[in-house]
Amino acid sequence: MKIAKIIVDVPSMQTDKPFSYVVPEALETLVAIGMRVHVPFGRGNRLMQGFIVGFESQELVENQGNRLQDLKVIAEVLDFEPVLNAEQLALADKMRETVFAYKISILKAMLPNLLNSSYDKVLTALDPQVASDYFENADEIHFSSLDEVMQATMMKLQREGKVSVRYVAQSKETIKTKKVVSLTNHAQLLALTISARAKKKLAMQTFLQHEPEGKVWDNTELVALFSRDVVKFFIGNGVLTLSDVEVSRSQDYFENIETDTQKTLNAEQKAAYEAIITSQDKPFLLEGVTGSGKTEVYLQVIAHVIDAGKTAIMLVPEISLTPMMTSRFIARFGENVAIMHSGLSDGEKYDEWRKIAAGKAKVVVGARSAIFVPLANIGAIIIDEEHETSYKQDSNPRYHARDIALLRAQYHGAALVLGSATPSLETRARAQQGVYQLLRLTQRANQAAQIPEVRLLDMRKHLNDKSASFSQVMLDKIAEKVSKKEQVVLMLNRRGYSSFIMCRDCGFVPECPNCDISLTLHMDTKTLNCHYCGHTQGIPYTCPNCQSNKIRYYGSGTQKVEEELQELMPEARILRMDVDTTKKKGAHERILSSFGAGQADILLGTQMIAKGLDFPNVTLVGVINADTALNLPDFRASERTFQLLTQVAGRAGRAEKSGEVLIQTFNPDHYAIKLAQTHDYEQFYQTEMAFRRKLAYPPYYFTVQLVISHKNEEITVKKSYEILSLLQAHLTDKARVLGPIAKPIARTHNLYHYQLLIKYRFEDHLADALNDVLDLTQLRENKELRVMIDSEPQNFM
DNA sequence: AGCACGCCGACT
DNA sequence: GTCGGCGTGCTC
Repeated sequence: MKIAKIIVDVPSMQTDKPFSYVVPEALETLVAIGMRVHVPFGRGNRLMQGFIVGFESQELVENQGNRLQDLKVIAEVLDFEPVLNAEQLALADKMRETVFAYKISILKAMLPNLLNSSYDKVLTALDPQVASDYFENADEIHFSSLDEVMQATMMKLQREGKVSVRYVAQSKETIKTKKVVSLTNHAQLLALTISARAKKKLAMQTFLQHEPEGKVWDNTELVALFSRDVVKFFIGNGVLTLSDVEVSRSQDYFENIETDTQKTLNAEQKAAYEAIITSQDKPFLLEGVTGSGKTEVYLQVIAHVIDAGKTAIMLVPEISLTPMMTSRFIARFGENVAIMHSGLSDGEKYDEWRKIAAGKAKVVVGARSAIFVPLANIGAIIIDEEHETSYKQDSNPRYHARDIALLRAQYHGAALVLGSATPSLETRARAQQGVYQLLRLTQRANQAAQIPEVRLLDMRKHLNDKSASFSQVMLDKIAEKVSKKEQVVLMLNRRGYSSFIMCRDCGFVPECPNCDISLTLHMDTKTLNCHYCGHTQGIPYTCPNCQSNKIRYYGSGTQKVEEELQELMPEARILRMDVDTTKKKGAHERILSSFGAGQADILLGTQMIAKGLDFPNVTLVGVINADTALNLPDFRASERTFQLLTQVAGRAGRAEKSGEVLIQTFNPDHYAIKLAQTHDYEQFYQTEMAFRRKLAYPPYYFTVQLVISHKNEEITVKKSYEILSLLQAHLTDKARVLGPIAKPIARTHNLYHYQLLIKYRFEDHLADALNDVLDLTQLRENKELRVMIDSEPQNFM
């Protein structure tokens, strides 16, 4: 008897371990580690998806106190080939040491969504009365298709024994196919006698006679040429054979892309390239100013890796993963490229994944989760814009792609390259210590392109200008550029600063009923939306508080600024790009290509325009509000501001025309803004490191954040202190715990949130402490309590 | 997560 | 006396 160890799809503390199941005899030689199965689980034997993570001997099972006859049998093996390989399973084990998440969540994160089964219950009527009342003509009803009231009714009927329930688990993957016909019997074709009246058939016979045996057509193509019946006739006579052929759902991005050849590297690029390809297992930090040609270095490193018969992973931040960006890789590597990003449908992602798993892709370009792709024989892993916080997943499992990359690079002996113009302090500090090898690109690759001049506009002096959002200098400059037929990019850093409505008489601001946050005004849909829980309501005409009709709109969201700018410059053509205008698939690309084609003068957008845009005609970049990120309660606020401003400044003057950058700020003396003005990363690094050291923040200290949530504020506070003392019992006095304090947004989704922040350098018992916290949350009295543990948090909002 | 077992209150 | 409320513990 073969016994498999299986991790089941129940994310809870008590089930976070392998369960033993008997492998059906017929499948004994076919099952393998890493395959998905369906197994009966729990008293109800509901079917669950699980992953085989190992096999066990009978003696071992019995030693664990299980009787063999009590073991259940695997209901279904879902795969012919394992979906997780040995490396991925080992990686999951390693991840569990640092990422506080259940094994099953980690395993599921490594696979495309379609490979995770969906569950349902199928109901059958046992009572004729029930059958006619509820089932109409159907033999079975799917539980999930019913509304809540009917679901309750069915549960009651089930208890009364009038309805039976069967659990089903279903793997969702589908392989897209198309029908093709192939010419398989030429002799038969010639032998056919066709009536002279059947013109279409005769025509097709003649057509086929001139085609070689074995030729393949799309079924639809032939049907269009002749007709369905005629094609069917030849299939029926054995001349043609109809078959299904697998098609990839994402082939179209290979079309219309011209191939591209390597560019010559300058001396700095060359040196970096040489260092990377002769890698001695130390990771690299490639620190290069915007426009210094980091991407060309990446491309050539990847080309080198492919020539050596290996593969590569290229990670870029989600918002940079535009067709414009991916086409550079496709242009260089053609069909060797697979793209993985969230814009793809589940089916498309699955197809890309299979292409990779089958070894048909040599280069994977993707966002965070692409770090898990089942590439074999990896020669290089490159993380561009390494400082981007989107590399850290902000829901379970809270992994950082950089950490995973480190593990995978180690496993494969691959070169790891972290690239950025403004590296995160953590990474830069490691380079300083010699943990990473620092490679610098200090010159723009395009010699003609000058580093743009940056001017700061002190908004304190412009408060009386006629516009709320723009200083006169900025307006004049924009007008000048527009009249010269040059283009302008304006960035509105909207974070934590959206438009809202307020009553002029009593100061009332509508807030979300579930969250402690004012609602954001959306003029396009004429609604007030909560950006945290998604609550939507209409815009009141009179104040709900004092019935005054003096409701006014405040703040400067992109919509508001667009309207204002349009009013001030009626002749300018403005394109707006933010989450609202780019929601639809391909919208992002459409906006950019229309701007690139000169169909607009001004591109107004949020942070997403700071990344990688490269338009030669853009000669002015304006930042409308540089300070909003600066005032956030986050120790990385300065770092974020500096990175963002440096990046957006790099958008100007990419070609022959020289560029200008104007930054509007209320804090012109702040070091993050002043040093962004002079493009002085090195000075910023030194200054910021001094602060971090003084305040004991990363990279000098490690951090773990705990967020405690409960619907009752008092309980939240009480439990937070309980957890605090639990932690202190394990931690040395060298560790510092901040809090509990209310989160900046104290209530969302009807829950109060308090946070604790542990700062430490060496704590042997940290894991024990956190496990104790988890145990605490498992107590029944804490059922309603939610505790989130985040190692090295990136966001404190 | 979801289900059964089991121990207490409101009814036939 | 029973039906059913949900608190507690377990799932190979």
